[in-house]
Amino acid sequence: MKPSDELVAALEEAGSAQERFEIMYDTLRDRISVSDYPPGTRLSEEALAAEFGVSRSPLRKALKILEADGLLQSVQGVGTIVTDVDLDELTQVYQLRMELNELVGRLSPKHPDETTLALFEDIRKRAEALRSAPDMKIFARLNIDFFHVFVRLTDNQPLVEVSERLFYQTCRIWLKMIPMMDLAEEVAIFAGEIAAITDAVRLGDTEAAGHIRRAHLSMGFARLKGHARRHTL
Amino acid sequence: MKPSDELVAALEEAGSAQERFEIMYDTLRDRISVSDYPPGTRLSEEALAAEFGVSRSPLRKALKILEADGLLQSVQGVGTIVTDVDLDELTQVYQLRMELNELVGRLSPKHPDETTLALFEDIRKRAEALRSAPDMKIFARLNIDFFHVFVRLTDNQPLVEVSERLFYQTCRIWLKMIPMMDLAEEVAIFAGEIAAITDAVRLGDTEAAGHIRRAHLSMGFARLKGHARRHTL
DNA sequence: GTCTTTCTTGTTGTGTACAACATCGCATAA
DNA sequence: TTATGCGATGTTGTACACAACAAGAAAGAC
Repeated sequence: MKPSDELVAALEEAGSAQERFEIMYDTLRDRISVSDYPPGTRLSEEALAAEFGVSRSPLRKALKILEADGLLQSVQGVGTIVTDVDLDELTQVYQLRMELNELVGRLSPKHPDETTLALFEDIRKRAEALRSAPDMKIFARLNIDFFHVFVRLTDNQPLVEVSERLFYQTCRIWLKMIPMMDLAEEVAIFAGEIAAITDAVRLGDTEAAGHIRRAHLSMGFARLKGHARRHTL
Repeated sequence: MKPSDELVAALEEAGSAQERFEIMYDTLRDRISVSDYPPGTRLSEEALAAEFGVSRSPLRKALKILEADGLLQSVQGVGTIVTDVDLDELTQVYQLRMELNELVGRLSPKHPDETTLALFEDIRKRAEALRSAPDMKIFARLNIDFFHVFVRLTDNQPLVEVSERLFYQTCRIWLKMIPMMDLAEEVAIFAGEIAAITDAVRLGDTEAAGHIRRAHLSMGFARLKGHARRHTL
C-alpha cells in the first residue's frame, strides 16, 4: 500500500518476534478501522509481506489473529477479505458495549491522574477543532483515540481488553453510515459527549462518565438505525 | 500424547482448513482446561503436529490463537508453555465474569426450549451422580459443560463469546486449588448451584438464574481466596 | 574442587517451494 | 448466439529446510 519507510525501519529495529507482530497487527487493524481498507477489500499476503519487508509466515500470524477478531476472513483460492459490518448484526454488540461502558465507571474505577486528565483535554481540543472543519477520516481517528483514553478510567484490564475487542468490531459502522447522515451534526454531538465526559472526569466522578458514555452510545446507535431505515425506504 | 485414532480420523475427514483448525483448537483447549496439560507443561510443536497427522504450519495457527487467548505462551528456543493461573491476577477477571453472568439473564434472555431444558436436567443428574463419587477431573468436565449449557440462556452471541473467553482463562484455577480444599464439599455446593439454577430455568425466570450464578461465582471466589490465604500462612 | 567455556541438543521463528483451490477469460462446439 | 469446457492466473493452505536462540552437559583451566 504505502512505501512507509518508517514502518519497515521500525520492523527491522524490533528485537523480538512479538514486537514485530504487534507492529504489523496494530498497523493492519488501524488501516481497517479508518477505512484505508474498506469492507470487501482483498488483501494479498504476498504484497503485504513485501511491504513490511518480511516473509509470509510472520505476517500470517497477524492476519490469523485479525481473523479471530472478526475483522478479516481468509478464503483459500480467493484472498483475505476485510469483513463487512452490518447494522443488524451489530445490534447485540452494541447492547453489550453499552453495559460494558457502564462497568468501566463502576468496576475498579481509577481516580484519573494528571496524565489521563491531560489526554482528555487534548481529545476535547481536537474535537472542538474538528467542529470547525468536519472531516470523516479525522472523525474516525478521534473516535478511536477517545476510546483508548476513556478505558483508562478503569483498572480492570480484562474489561479493557474485552471492550477493545468489541470496539474495533463496531467502530467501522460509522464510516459506512456517515455518508447517509449529517457529518457536521454528528461531529457536534460527539464533541458534546467528549466535553461532558471530560467534565465528569475532572470532577473525579468516573461513574457519571460511564453513564454519559452509555447514554451516547445508545443514542448514537438509535440515530444509525433511524438513518438506515430512512435510507432503505 | 495420546494415540487417539478417532482424532486423526476426524482431521482427515475434515474438508476445509477451518474444520481442521477447530478440531485442533478445541482439543488443545480442552486438554489445557482439564489439566491434561497442567500449567508449566512444555508442548512441542513438532510432537503435536505428528500426533495430529499434520505439519507444523496449520498446528501453529491453533497455538497462536490459544496464545492470544492467554492459555499458552511461546518462547523461541524454549518451547510453548501452558500459562499458570494466579489467584490474584484472576481477581479482575472474576469481577468481570460476575457482571457478565448477570447480563446473561438480563440481555436478550431466551425462553429456554425443550432441548435446553433437557441439557440442564442432564447436568443436574451428572452433578448428583458426582456427589456420590467425587472426582476432580469429572468435576472439571462438568464445570465446563455446565458453562456451555448456561450461556444458552441468552441470545446475545457476542456476550457468549466474551464469556467463553474469560471462562477458559479462569476455570483451571479450580484444578489448582481443589487439592487444598474439600472436594466433596465443593461438589456438593456445585450440585446445589446447578439444582437452583435448573429450577429457575424451568420456571422461565432467566434473570433469577443469572443472579444465582453471579452469587455462586462470588462465593466460590471468596472460598478460593480464603483457602489460598490459609494455605500460605 | 570449582568455575568457565564450549559444544550439543532441542525448541520456536522465518523463508520458500509447492499443493489445493477459486475465478476469470477465451476458445470452441452446438 | 449461447453454453461449455479448459487453461491461465492469482490466491491461501501446507510442508519442509534452515536460522536464531536457549539451556544443559561436558570438557578444560585454574
